[in-house]
Amino acid sequence: MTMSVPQKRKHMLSVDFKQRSGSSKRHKEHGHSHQHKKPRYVDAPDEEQSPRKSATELNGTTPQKLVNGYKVPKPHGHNNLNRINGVGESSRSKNFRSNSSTDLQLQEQRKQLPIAKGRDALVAEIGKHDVTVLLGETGSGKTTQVPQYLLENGVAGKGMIAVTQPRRVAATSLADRVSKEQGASVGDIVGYSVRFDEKYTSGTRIKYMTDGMIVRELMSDPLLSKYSVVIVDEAHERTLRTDLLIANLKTIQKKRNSTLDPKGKGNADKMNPLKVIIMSATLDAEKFSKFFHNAKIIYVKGRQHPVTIYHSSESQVDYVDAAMRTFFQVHVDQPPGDVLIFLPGEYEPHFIRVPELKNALGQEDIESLEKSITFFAKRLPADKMDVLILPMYASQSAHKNTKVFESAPSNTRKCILATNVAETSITIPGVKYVIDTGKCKEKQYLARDSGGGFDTLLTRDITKSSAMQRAGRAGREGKGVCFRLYTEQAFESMKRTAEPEILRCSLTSSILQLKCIGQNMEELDLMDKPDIDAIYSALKTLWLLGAIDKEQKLTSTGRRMASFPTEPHLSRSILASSEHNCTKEILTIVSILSSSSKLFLDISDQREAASDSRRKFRHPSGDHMTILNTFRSYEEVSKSESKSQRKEWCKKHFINEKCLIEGKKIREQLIDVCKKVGLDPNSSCGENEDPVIKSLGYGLVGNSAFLQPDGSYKQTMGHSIVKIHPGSCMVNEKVPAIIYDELVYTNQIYARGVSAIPRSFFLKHAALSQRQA
DNA sequence: CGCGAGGGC
Repeated sequence: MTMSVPQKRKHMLSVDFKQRSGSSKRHKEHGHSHQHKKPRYVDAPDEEQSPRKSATELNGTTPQKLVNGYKVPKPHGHNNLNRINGVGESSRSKNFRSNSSTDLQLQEQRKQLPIAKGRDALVAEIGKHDVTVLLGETGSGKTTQVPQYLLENGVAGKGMIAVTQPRRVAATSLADRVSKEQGASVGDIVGYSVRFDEKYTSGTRIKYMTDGMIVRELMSDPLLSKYSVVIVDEAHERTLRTDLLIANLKTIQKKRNSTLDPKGKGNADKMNPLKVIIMSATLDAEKFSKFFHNAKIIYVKGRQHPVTIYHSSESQVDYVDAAMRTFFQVHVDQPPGDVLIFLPGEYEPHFIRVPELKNALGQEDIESLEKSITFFAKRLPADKMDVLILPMYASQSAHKNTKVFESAPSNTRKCILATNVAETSITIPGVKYVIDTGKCKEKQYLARDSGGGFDTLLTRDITKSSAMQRAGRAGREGKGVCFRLYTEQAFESMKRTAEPEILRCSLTSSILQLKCIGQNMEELDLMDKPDIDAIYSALKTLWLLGAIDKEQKLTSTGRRMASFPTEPHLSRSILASSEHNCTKEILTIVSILSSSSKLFLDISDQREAASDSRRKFRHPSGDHMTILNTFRSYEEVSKSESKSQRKEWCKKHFINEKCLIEGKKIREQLIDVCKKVGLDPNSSCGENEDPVIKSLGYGLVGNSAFLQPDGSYKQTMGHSIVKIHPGSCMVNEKVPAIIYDELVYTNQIYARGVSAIPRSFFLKHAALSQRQA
């Protein structure tokens, strides 16, 4: 404790932040160059101009300079758009906190939302047009209010209003909030529908749902006839499912909204027209509008506290080190308020940052930053606040993540080290300062014409829209500050928005789904069309799985596969399991593989202890049977032990209970689907692993590799040398042939989820494929 | 002797 701040100086040079350049550039930040049709205001013109707040002078000796204030996001440059104004204070978009408000207070809050002032004009505009693009800033209230306005004003007719969301939590919590505003319980007037969970009745008029859910509904109701309005929220995120939905909405409208069908006869569906509302953040409205034949764009002002933005004056090569130094600049000089640091990932090969910790440190981002900050925080003068460091990433155990939401003791400053989860999925209360490294990890699927392909996971620069979103996280509860560890120039050269997911992921699953409603992806009117090679690669995979025939027609196998909510190769394994009497076992393995979290968590400094402990569940045939063993042991423990003992057991064995709990839910769902398609979910092979491996083989036939004379593995389809992933229990094994769940390209091409399979399996399978074709 | 964004059915 005798070592004081100078300690900081010794090792840390301050990061120099630079003043933003003039307001013209800030207009650019908004990313707009609209030449939109009719400049017209729906309500009174907005008086508010660029908020030029003089930010608080930073104390102390840090060389930071002060800059123009900055509101995120800003409506500048939108004069040519229709605009609905609003006033008021404090609103949160999707994470609602207390529900102690009385009905009256709720109604009052509704009226105070920025969007409320323009209600009549908004309803009128939406009533007039088949498609409306609603540009809404954070905090405008559009997602909660627009559906209610349409319902209350009779715009929805007799049908339901669907509001789609990319994330489950958003759908359920929105339904919760809007139900309260309607003075009803969830599932009555307002309901929701997400995987594993739905609450709605025949009387439900507003349904919040995930985009994946409505895409699946397309398979049973291709015209979405239950709905009179579909509101696509967060459309700018351009998830695969949102893009598929938007393409279908366009064709559905052609059928439902025209008075004459293509044959010139009266169209029966015209009695049931469909209204579409696209809700998006500000950057991509024009594109949505063009896609829907220049649909009306309406702008809704939001409400967000001002966030002052600093850019570093030089680019930071070692952004983790820069993040640490910036944190201490904030901690020493700035008033209380929690700090949120955005990093690309938990781990990243990097520099050794603290010489004293050279041996203790791995080469990781979140983990090493945690240690570095702890190291220096201990050496601060006693009058400084304590520092509580909290890592936050989705794959981390749920328990650890909850600590992030708890408020820290009064003399403690929370410092949250987060990945992209904190950008959209979760909102952390108390954050006043954001430190943005400008980096994120992004998965990109590289399709191969041999069928299949592999994922790459690379650290990249974020987009402008992402940078704005991150900065906005500092202004949720009051004025905030965002420190960007990149120059203003670097910001300007960032891409505006991310590539749509449809251009970056495997299309196998979507193409199969589309086949079920008689559509071919290459003919679909999509906002962005995927590369034709990516489509061929997926078709080849589907053919290999027996889901389509040589003429690319859906087979009965394909139709049955599509009824499972799993990746096609796993669906195929389930079907195969019924012929090998091991559906029970395969369902368990597939459930765990389909879970969003990992079964085995890796903590770098305990990695060896973890793998030792797991050895108990290890099966010589590989990772798939190991999963089965682990699940079985957990079930055994669950029979006799309490919830907390179960938890303890998982912790002791370095098992992620989150994965098991979700896996069990998925398993239940898969059992239901099995019953529907006539598979016996209880057929079991007992302890014999052969049938299990064979069944997996039918699904993973494209994901296989043979051992080469030199000891490496080479793909059976494709030409790449693949290495067994270090996390696999097969990592040091040399077997004649392997199957694997997926390939990930990082430094090399790694096969994850590996099991040994007899070479002879492939000969038999090839013969089978020939016969099918 | 490496690996390691975030979502969804």
